[in-house]
Amino acid sequence: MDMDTKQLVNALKALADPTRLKIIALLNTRSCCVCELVPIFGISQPAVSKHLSRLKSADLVIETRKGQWVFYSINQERYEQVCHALGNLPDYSHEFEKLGEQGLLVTCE
Amino acid sequence: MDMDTKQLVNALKALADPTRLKIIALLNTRSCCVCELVPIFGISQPAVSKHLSRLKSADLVIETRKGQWVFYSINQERYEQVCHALGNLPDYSHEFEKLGEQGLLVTCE
DNA sequence: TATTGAAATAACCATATGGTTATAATAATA
DNA sequence: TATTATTATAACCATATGGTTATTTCAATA
Repeated sequence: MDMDTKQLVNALKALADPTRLKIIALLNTRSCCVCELVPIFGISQPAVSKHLSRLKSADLVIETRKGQWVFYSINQERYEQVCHALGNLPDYSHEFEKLGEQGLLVTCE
Repeated sequence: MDMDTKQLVNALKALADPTRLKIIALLNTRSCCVCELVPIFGISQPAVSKHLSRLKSADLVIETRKGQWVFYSINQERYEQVCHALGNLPDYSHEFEKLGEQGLLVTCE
């Protein structure tokens, strides 16, 4: 499934935090579970869980239960969609046409 | 100048908002001034100014005064740096080595 | 079955965010 | 110079965010 702007904004919000961005970078090396991330960041376990839940709700990570642990891995396809969408924003030139019709375009010089 | 993680997070925070992301998309078509953006978004002029100031402090737009207007254009180079940095996050594998030394790695199965 | 360990959820708090209206600053013009 | 148009800043407010501690849920095991 492709991304609309709302989903892109949601993904960017999920990535726009130093802890979550580093989690994504860590998952690029290998999957890991909550109790591994806790000592890396030095914040509480619930804080780490909340960050992961935020990433998960943006579809950027996938969770897999293995015994008593929950392993998180990066959703590579989704991540690439975000990068691609960011580099290929929608065309809004019709907004300028609308402005022109309303005589609201500022033409300088 | 290249981007460090802090700057990347700052840029992502600036982009992680529907209004600001659309401003960037609009500036991809052409530069525009505050008074053109106001009717497009239907929010107050100070709100638009604040969004632009946020984008400017993340170095994503450039402002140029022309007479009574201030034109904003996209900082294409910076924007591309953001896309590139997002697609090439730093390697944190040393964090896992550290975990290993502390006996905190979870090796499952 | 009772206990232990890992992760999620709830309740809370301080700060950040995105909007508003009012006002100030800046530049062009009558 | 006084006025007008554009933009920025200030002060404020409701909501979101990122952390905390306490508690619950879930799976493995003694």
